[in-house]
Amino acid sequence: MGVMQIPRRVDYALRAAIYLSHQDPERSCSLAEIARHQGVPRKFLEKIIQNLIRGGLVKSKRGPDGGYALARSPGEISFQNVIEALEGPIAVNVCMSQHLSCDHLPRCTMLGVWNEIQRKVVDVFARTTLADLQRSPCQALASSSSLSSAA
Amino acid sequence: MGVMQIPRRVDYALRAAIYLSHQDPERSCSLAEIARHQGVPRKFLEKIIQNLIRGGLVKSKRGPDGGYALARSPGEISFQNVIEALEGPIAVNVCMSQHLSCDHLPRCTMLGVWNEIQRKVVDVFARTTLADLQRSPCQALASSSSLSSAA
DNA sequence: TTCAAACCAGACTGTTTAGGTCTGGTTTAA
DNA sequence: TTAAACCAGACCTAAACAGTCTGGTTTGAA
Ligand code: SF4
Ligand code: SF4
Repeated sequence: MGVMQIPRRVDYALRAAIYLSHQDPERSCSLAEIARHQGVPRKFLEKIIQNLIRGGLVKSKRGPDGGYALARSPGEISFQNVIEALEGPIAVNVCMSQHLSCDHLPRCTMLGVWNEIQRKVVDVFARTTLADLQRSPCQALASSSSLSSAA
Repeated sequence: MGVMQIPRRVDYALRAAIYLSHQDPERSCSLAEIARHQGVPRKFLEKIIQNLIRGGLVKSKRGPDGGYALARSPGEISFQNVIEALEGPIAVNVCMSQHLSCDHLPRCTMLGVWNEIQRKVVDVFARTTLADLQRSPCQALASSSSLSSAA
């Protein structure tokens, strides 16, 4: 259940990034601290954060009292940055990727639809930064009208 | 590669539905015919079409010269109808589903973002019907600017 | 210098999903 | 009666998902 659903690891990565965006950027937050506050399995989160480090979004400090901090300001880190650090480029269908392709593509009539979805999704992820979430601990609950009803 | 990517079976289902939308609704198209024209594995497509039938989107005729046809007019069949016939309700994250939930939800600050994605995605799928694809065999190729760049 | 607290790297595991295929029906027009 | 078609569900292989485990390396402090 849940087509086109974001993997848990991305959700976890975003939770971690959001947590760090609330902390003093000079301070290093330990893995245990982040995992505890955000309710994410500790070792799993550790692996996920490595991706954020390789993506240049998070910097780490080793040794006692070490930990993690954002590598740049929250306003400079978008959802897209976080997602692509883990998953690589977003492609809502195989034909929306440079790498993959589709032999049915030449005569395909629904390319425009996927293109529209792709554009809208990437646009939101690119536009939204960690700084945009600083406020409002629980917003947008009323718009459940957008939830699609069962088949 | 390809986060939030639509499964092949959905793409196949849409191809089949689109093919049927181009045919005389009185005529039954055999599985072999659809599979051949749309380049979809025959037996796999058969299983997929059963979902469309159960979803009330396609009707079948058995026996020799049997086959499939749309159960209603192309303008009355949306992408959402097809997708949900196969996959059930669309939910871009676990918290966007009635069934699933998330214990982190109460203090979550990114609900609004997922809600926006959910709304936009479902809106396109709900708005787009098979009738909207009757024309333009190859549109929207120029808008590759929406393709997200690598991590 | 030694220790331990932290991060780092990658192998490993169990479960589910994806993408099909295969077997054996049932229906029905000729 | 036959065979062309659909129908139902078991089956299969590979990959993805969600984690865990083991064993490092770094580094501040006692
Ligand atoms: S059939 Fe069309 S929409 Fe589907 S993957 Fe191929 S090109 Fe893209
Ligand atoms: S953490 Fe927030 S966004 Fe992620 S699943 Fe839970 S409620 Fe949804």
